[in-house]
Amino acid sequence: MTFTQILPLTDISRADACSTPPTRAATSPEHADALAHSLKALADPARLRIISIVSAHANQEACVCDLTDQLTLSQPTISHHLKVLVEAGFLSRAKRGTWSYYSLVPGSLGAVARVISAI
Amino acid sequence: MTFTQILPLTDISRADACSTPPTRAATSPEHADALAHSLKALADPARLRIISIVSAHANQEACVCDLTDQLTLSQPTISHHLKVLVEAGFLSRAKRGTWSYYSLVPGSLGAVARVISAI
DNA sequence: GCAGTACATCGACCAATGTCAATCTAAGGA
DNA sequence: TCCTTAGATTGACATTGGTCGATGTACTGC
Repeated sequence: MTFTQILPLTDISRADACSTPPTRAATSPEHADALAHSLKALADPARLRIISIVSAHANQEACVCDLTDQLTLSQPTISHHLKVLVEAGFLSRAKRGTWSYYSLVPGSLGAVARVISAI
Repeated sequence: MTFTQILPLTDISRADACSTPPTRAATSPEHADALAHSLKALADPARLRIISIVSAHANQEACVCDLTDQLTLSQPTISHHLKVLVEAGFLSRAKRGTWSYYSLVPGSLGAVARVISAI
């Protein structure tokens, strides 16, 4: 048995008597910033529905008309949300002829889910 | 082999030729609203760090002084973030004497992670 | 009761964000 | 070449949200 197990010196040295000691290090500010950036992209009802509609389609790919059909939002607004999701790495865009197709980036949602569980 | 597998009638009946058929139903607007509300509470660097600090402590409980020590934010701002996290169901508050202790609600992060994966 | 401490609430300010109308760009078809 | 259609971009607006100083509240110790 070591000395620190008998006398918890780290507690005594603390100025705040209310505190319990941490069992591990907390997340770094940089890590928190990065995760918050990803979560901000997801934290909107319209964008969640867009992701849901896209991933519900065959090949997890949908064109913009599928979204304007189902969402009661203007076309520029939907285009704006799509841009946010592409820049955050959740969707990718493919233009074929006149139409733009958006697909779910494989593993992107799972990655965020895993990070949340590990906070 | 059924008839619809040979002739995808749902496609022919659609007005939009660009569209591929959905393989399942998309998330309901209500569901998207609820998930967005939870994600908004998480989508802030300060709040992610608060959750991390709390869950890094013994018993996944920390007092406010632990947070004011590590975050370069004013006490009212930290109090505001704590309120957001409590109302979103990620933290719970216990007042003992002069001090307020915040604990992680067990399973709350895992629940959100699971819902994200299932969008 | 009084002073001090810990934390919550209030009010105000500024930045970020969701939304739409108007416009622009690019691709197809006649 | 011109017109139509799909979708992106721009600009403006209203709302939300993060932050802090000032103040309020509740508990402790003297």
